[in-house]
Amino acid sequence: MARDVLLLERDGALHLVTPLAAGGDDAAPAAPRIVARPDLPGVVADLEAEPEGVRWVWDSTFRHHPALIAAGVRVSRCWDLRLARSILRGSSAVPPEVRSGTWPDRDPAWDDWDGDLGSAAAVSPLEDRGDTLFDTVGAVDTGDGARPPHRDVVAEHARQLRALAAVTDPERRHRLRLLLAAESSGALAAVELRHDGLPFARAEHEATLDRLLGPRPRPGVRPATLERLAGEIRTILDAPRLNPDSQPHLLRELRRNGLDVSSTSKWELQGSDHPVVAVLLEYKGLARLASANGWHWMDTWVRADRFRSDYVPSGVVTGRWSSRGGGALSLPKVIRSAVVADPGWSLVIVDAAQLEPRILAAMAGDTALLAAGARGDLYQGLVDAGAVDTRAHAKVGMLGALYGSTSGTSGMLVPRLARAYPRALGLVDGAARTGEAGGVVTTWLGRSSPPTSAAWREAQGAASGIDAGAADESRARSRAREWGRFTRNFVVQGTAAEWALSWMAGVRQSLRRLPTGDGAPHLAFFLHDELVVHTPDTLAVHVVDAVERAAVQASALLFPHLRPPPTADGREPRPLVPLDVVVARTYAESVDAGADADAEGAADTEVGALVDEGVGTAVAPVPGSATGS
DNA sequence: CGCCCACGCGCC
DNA sequence: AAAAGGCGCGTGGGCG
Repeated sequence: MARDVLLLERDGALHLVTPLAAGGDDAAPAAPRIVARPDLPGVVADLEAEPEGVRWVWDSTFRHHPALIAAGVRVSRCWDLRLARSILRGSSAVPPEVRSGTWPDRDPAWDDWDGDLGSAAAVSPLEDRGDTLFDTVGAVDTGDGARPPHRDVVAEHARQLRALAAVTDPERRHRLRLLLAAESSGALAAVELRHDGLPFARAEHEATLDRLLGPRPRPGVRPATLERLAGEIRTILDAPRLNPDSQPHLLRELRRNGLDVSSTSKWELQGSDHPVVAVLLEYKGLARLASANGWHWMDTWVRADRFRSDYVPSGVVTGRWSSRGGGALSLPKVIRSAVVADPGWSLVIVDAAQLEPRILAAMAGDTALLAAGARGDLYQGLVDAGAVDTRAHAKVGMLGALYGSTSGTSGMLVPRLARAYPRALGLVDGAARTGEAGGVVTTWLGRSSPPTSAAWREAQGAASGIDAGAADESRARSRAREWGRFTRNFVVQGTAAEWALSWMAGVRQSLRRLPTGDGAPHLAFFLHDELVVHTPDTLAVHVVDAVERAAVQASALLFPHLRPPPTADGREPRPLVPLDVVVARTYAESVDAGADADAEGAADTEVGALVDEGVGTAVAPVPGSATGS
């Protein structure tokens, strides 16, 4: 068991503190070891090399780990007090009186300051100069001159140990510890992802832009293709001065031309067969590419053939990550052909197939739904079980169940699923009812949903008042259902995020143990339920093995009571979460080549058809590695 | 001029 | 097939 070592800054000096008795009521520290700043990486490396290892307890991974990485040291594990505090303070697993007693008020230093997240945009120029970030340890320059506030690391560590100890149910306490470990490991990975970046070939991207948009225009000028399409739109609509980028103007002209639309959104336009629709959709697709991922984007976010962004653990209330800078988590499929491994290196692209319904099945202990997923394609499993008639219906119906759909095809299918899988649907319905009533729901490992806002409660109060009108009631009901859909999804999305974090933590640890003779494999991208590892070709097979083992391990950590369902013919049981694994040169090769191409096919026709030629440089997948549909 | 919002659309 | 959950971000257009 690794021992805790607290890293903190006092009077401008770095102190390493080893608590005497972890969990004691006063974790009175032994005499601190004072470390000169330049010596820190060496000291950390020495402690990391201890047989049992250490767990670094610090106020924020984003404040300390970048400098260590720059100095060539990556810690194995940590306890990120800022992230852990946020979870513990809100978790219904911790008795409410303990939470309010331990953290009675928001503390701006801990609860509001996220300035030490830093900026990917600030990382690259430093690297280009050959500098390190080391001098900024403990005083990260956020670019706007803001300095990190003082945080009492020793006191906060003790508070969190006490809060954990107050969780009387050993199972819930265990899960909460898992969550804090996964969250902290995620923070280490997030900093490493920013530092290492995603391999990105400028030349390849430039070729894509040139092909789809024309040559790079001067700033402020429309690319040639867009200018041509804008001209066609103006001609068709007989609106010579129309700016198709102006939504109000465009809407006026569409209506003047007889299109019965109330917005300019894609799905509404598709309902019309007016000749302008095809041209307009092509324009919108390409305009989006130009503004979101065009030349300016590349100049800003791609340096030295690496795309770098900030990843923000728990940036989403459910526990998912968000990103800042470059739109990292919405990297469009159109440009993934520019994500290219270095020479002699490969990308291992891994997708956790149909993660959310599988997680729901596991949480609910719904053996029928588990069995439906156990043969590979869960959606096909629903068809084979007779629950629904087609795979497409299985998919939209299941998404409807997770999101709270009540109307349309999706909404119609939900009752069928409820009959076939009462336990799974019962779990999300229960979460929805709790939310509608203003209650708090909690993920499998213990992350709780936020309380309702004052405005929400006010709306409910107004509807139950003696003088409540019909409008009050309908507004309150609408807000209540809205919050119910949020809490319904929260438990599944949040638990899926916990599984994914645990998975990534396992992958990260495995990668650290691989030989580095040809270079060290590293995480390159993490997208909710998808991982990309950049690895020397020689290690690709081992990386594939690592991601698959880590997936099995994550399932065993979260759901130790679930044994994979045995197969009738006695072969190896399928894992709870099968992976789609591809070893490739470019990220484009992962674009759902077949069965699971999402149902939104119609939306992709315009730009999608144009980029097909960018796909097709596939390296053969490792035999036996693809386990999904 | 900067700030904030709605819109629309990319990703899961 | 389609008005359902979570995000980031660029744009235009309104405001002070």
